[in-house]
Amino acid sequence: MRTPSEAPWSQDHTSGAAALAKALDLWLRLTAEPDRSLREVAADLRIPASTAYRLISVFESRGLLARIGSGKYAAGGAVAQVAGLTDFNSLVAAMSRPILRKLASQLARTIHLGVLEEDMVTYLVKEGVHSELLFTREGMQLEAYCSGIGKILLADLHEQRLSQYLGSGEFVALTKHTITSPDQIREELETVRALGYAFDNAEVDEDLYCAAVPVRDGNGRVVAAISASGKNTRCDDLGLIEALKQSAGEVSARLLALGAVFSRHIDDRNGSVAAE
Amino acid sequence: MRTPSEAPWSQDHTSGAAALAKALDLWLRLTAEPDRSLREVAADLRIPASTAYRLISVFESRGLLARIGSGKYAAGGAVAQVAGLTDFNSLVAAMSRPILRKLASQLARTIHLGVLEEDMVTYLVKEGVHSELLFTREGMQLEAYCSGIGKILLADLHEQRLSQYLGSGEFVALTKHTITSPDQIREELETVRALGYAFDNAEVDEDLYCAAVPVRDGNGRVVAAISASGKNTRCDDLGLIEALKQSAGEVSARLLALGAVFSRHIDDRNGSVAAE
DNA sequence: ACAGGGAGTCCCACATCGTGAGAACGCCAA
DNA sequence: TTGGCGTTCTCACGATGTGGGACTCCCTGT
Repeated sequence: MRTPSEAPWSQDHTSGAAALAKALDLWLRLTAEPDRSLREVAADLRIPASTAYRLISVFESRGLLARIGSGKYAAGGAVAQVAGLTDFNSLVAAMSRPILRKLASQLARTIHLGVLEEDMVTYLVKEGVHSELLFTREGMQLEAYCSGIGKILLADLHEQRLSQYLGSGEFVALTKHTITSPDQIREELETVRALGYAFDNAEVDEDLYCAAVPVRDGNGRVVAAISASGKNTRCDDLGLIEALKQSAGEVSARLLALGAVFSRHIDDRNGSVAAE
Repeated sequence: MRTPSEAPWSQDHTSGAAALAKALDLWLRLTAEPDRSLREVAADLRIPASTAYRLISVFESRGLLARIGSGKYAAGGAVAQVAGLTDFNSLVAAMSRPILRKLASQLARTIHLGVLEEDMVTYLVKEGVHSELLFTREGMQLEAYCSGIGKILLADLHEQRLSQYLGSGEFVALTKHTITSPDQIREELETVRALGYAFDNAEVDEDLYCAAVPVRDGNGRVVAAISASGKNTRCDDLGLIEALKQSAGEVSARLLALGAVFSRHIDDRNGSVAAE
C-alpha cells in the first residue's frame, strides 16, 4: 500500500474494497485476453508482478484459474460450475468456441467441432464468417464414416468397437466419392490414424472439402475433433493442418485445465481406463 | 480484522491473501447454493454480514454476481464471458440446466427447453430421470405447430410473422390428434396466449403428453419455452403448471441478471423493440 | 396497527493485513 | 555470457479492510 496519491481505479466508487476489485479485474482481464502474459495485464492495472502472482495463486487454489503452459492462463474448472456447465458437451462447446472463432477468421473457413454419439457425429460448435453456406447446424447429427471429423473420431475407437460399427450399418454413398465398403473405411481410418489428420474430399456433399484433426484429453484419447471446411476449396494445405492442430491443442489444454469429466467417453475404450 | 486468534480457513496456505480467498469462497458458495441467503452463507464462512455485503457489491460491480429477487443471488453476465458462453443458445442452456434438472426430479417428468429457430423448435436442454424413453435429443429440431413448446413460442409471434408461418407450410398430421388446419392452429394459439400455457395431447407422438410454459425476457417477450413430458401420463395438472411457471420464472430471472443479448430474437417482432 | 425479522446500507476507530520493492532461481534464447 | 521472462519468497510499513452496531425498508403474521 505504497500508492496513496494515485488511484483512478476505473469508475468504481465501491470504497473499502479496492483490493478485491483489483484482484477481480486482474482475473477478468487475464481470462478475457488469454494471449497476454500475466505481467502485461498486471502492468495495465498498475499491479506489481509480485502482488499479481500472489493474487493469481488464490484464484488458482479455488479452481477459478488454471495455468495452461508457461505464462498462459485460462478459466479454471470452477467457472464451469458457476456458469452451470454440467455436461461434457456444453463444456466443450463453451470452452472451444472462442478458440474456434479465432481460427475461423484466421483461416477464412467454417470450423466445426464434433463428438461421437451413438455412432454418429454430433456437431457442437460451428463458427465461420460465411457459415450459412453450409447445411450443418449445431446439434445436428451426421454419419461418421464419410466426414472428416467422423473419421478422426472413428479412428480412435478400439478394435472391438470399430468392428461392431463397421459390421452394424449400411454405408450409403452420399456422393460419388463416398467410401462405402467397410474394408475401405477401415483402411482409410488406418491412414488417418497414421497421419494424425483426416480429409473429406467431397464425400458428404459434392464440392465440399474439409480437413480434420483430433482433440485429445489428458490420456491422449480422442474426445472430439475439429475441422475446417470449404466449398469448392480443397483443404489439403499443410499450413492449414498445422493451424488446426494448434487450435486443437489449445482446446485440449483448456479442457485439461478444467478437469473435465471425460468418463462419458471412456466406454469407447476396452475398459483399460476406469469407467465412471 | 478483529479475529486474530481463530482462523482455520479451510485448507489454504495461500498466506497474504486471506481476504481475497474469503471473498472468492463467499462468491462461490453464493452462486453454488442459490437458495441460501447471503447472511447464512456469510455466517458459514465467519464473515459478518456487514463485510459480506461490501464484498458482494464489488462482485456485482464487475458483473460477476447479480441479484435476482430479494436475498437471491446468481452468477452475473461476466461469468458467461469468462466461461466463453457467447451465443444466446448456449447461454440459455447453461443457465437453465440446473434449474430444469431440479424441476425434472421434482415432477418426475422429462423437462425440455426449446427456442424457435427457422420456424422450428430447437431443443436446447433435455433433463429427466428416464429421459432415454423419449426420442428427443438436445440440438434436435421439431415442427413447432404440434408440440407444447412450439405452441408457446408461436403464440408470441407478431401477427405478420404468424400469418407468414401459417401460410407457408404444410402441416402434416403426426398422430390422429395433430391439429393441421391453419385456422385451427391459429385458434389453438389464441387459447394458449390467453391461458399462458400450452398442452400437447398426443399430437406429436401417440401416448406422449406434455405441458409447456413461456420463458420471457425483460420486455415480456417469449424467448424460450419449457415443458414437462410424460409417456401415457396426461399433464393437465394445475400443480404441474405452477411448478413449470415457477421454474420458468427462475430461468427468466437468471437470463435477466445475465444481461443476455436478446437481439437475435427481436426480428420476430414488428420492430417495436429496437433491433441490434 | 403493531411487532418481529430479514435484507441491505452506512459509519468510523482500530490494528491487522495486504502491499510492493527487491532479491533470487530456473529456464530459454541470443 | 548477458538479458529477459516466469515465478516464488521475504519483510517492514502504514494504508487498508474490518466488523460491531445503529439504521432504514419492506415484508409477514397477529
